Amino acid sequence: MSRTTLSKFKKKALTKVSVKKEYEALSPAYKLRKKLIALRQKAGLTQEQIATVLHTQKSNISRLENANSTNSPKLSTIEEYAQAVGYEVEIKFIPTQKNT
Amino acid sequence: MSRTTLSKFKKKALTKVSVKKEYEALSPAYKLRKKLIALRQKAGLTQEQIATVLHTQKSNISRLENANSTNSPKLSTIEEYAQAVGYEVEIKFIPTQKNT
DNA sequence: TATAGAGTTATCATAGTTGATAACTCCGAA
DNA sequence: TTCGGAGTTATCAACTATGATAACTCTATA
Repeated sequence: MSRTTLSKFKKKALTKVSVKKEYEALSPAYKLRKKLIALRQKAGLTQEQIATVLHTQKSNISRLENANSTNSPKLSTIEEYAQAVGYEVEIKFIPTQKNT
Repeated sequence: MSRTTLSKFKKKALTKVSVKKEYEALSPAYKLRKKLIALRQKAGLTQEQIATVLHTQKSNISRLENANSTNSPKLSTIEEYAQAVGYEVEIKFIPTQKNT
């Protein structure tokens, strides 16, 4: 094992991570979390304040906003969060270009 | 108990049901199910065909499309269904008029 | 530096969704 | 009237999101 091999490995790993992040950025779940945080900050609320309104804990709000990609919240959870920051949810379906 | 009482009871019950239906029709969950069914029919697919694509059973697809108002599907479930009918999901947040 | 506020992470129990199977209704076509 | 396709409903197991608690980091500020 040379130092070159190690640095190659690191480089490869980092590339994978960045690719993964880019990929996740496109997912609806990722966009959703970004939106949730933006709406909360726009409303001037802390996670703890939202937690109080929804009768839960701030740790759970943090988890909702930062859930890793393997988790997927329930629609009702998103709706409740939205209500707490003064919004309601609409689900839109956008056609994908399957056949060229 | 007269027949008049019975008919009054029925009338009242029906009124309640209709009110309930109207209320549910406004919920995002209800709108979602209507959209899911519309998209599937537009794509010319049966519940069983979607079930095959998603590696599940037609009974589960039926449940998703007809879930009663107490159930709330996961976001990932909605996304998978959308993909099967050729769409992707976007979640929109619409401001509610809280203070007049 | 120490104190408080805001947010994160880990953990476990509980509640709820989903997977899978089976039996059922309904409807149109042979 | 029979038959098969499409959809519904019920049930239970397996899986996963959420509730709740605690300990932690980070930052601003006194």
